Amino acid sequence: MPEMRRTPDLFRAGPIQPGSTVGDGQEGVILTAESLPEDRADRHVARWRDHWIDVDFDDEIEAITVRIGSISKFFNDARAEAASAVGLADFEYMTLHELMIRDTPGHASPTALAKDLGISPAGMTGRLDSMEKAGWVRRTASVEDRRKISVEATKAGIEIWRRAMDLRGEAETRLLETLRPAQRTELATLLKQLTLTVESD
Amino acid sequence: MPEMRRTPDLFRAGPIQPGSTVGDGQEGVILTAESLPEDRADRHVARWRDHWIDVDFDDEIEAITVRIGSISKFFNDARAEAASAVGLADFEYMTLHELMIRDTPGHASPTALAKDLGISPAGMTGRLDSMEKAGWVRRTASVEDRRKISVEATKAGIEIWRRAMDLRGEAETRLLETLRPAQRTELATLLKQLTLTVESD
DNA sequence: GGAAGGTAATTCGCCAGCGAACTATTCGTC
DNA sequence: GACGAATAGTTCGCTGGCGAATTACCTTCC
Repeated sequence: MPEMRRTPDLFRAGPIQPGSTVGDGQEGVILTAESLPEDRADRHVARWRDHWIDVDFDDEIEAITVRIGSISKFFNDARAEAASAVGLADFEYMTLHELMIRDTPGHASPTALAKDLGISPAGMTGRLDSMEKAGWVRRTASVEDRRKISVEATKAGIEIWRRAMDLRGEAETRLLETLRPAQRTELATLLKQLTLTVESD
Repeated sequence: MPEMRRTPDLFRAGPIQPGSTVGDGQEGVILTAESLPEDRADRHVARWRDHWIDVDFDDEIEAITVRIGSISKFFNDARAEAASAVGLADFEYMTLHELMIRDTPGHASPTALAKDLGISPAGMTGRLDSMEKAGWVRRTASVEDRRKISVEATKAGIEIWRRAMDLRGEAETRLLETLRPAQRTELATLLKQLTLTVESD
């Protein structure tokens, strides 16, 4: 059973060349998926349709999840590559990043850090051990509560983080600039609706 | 320097309640991000603006990357939870999944599997060892080329994969149904433009 | 003021995955 | 037809992270 397609021709705006910045065309043009070449998600769904016709699922939803995964992987890889380019392991960059973007930049407790990074306390101890040895971070004991410890980014840690962050930002910008400004805004809004749902629990 | 906001009131369509399906309202309504409550990405960007004003970056691009990460994490967690609910480790589900969704469902070489899963050959050997022991998968030697091995999903493996897949699909559908159909289509198209760029290399 | 319970961080044993080295087989070429 | 290169898979040593148990400290309450 071939999928029904929705009125593609009427709104067709000519294929966007991915990789080239389309810039400042007329804003708000509705572009249908059908006017673009196939991507991996399309091929995945088509293959799926061939072999698992009995599975009840929505092609578009499946395609969206696959694409979110691809894009997320791109960002993750870009981040890891940026880190490695300046001589940082990915987990070191992540830790420094989490340390720097909080309300009290450069200072945090191991527990809070672990929670925000989504790792276990044990894992955090391990990270701090190696990062302290590498000189990116420093542990100082609290005086008023001797159970507590404060993690601080060193000067060297902050510097190297900044360099990695710049590289990472470039890669992200490069990808997202393939969308026109109005499209980026539209995308940001749609994604926000989803994150609001994800975060409401 | 407070950020300039773009004409929010004119297009405001009333706040969407995340979690409730909005269904079949008039299609094509442009919804600005400003009419929605703050999400984590908004707070992240605001905090950033406070502390790192000298860093040159685009608020919207940063918010998009953060949101893609959140949504991807939601999908990953849902997948791992679905797997664990039927008694499968996440990596076992992933391996079975990759095995089943290919052109030759249920059959593949370890090398091809490793490549598509993005893990090393060594890691693949480890996965197959434990999955073969668990009975989800079987290794059979090729006769015409004695270096090659064929990995096959067992009947039990296919069944348990199907059960996990159904659970996983439910979670994905539940999230994406918070968008109206037209919005889903719009989102799919925007994401596709990005994946096409990601995949073009 | 002392026992009971909670909190912060660490240690310990384990596991999945990596990169590099290795084994076995097939291909390519002179 | 034999030797060097390529290919498929495995073994090995190591590492980041996990869950559970542990240590040390603080708080509460009788």
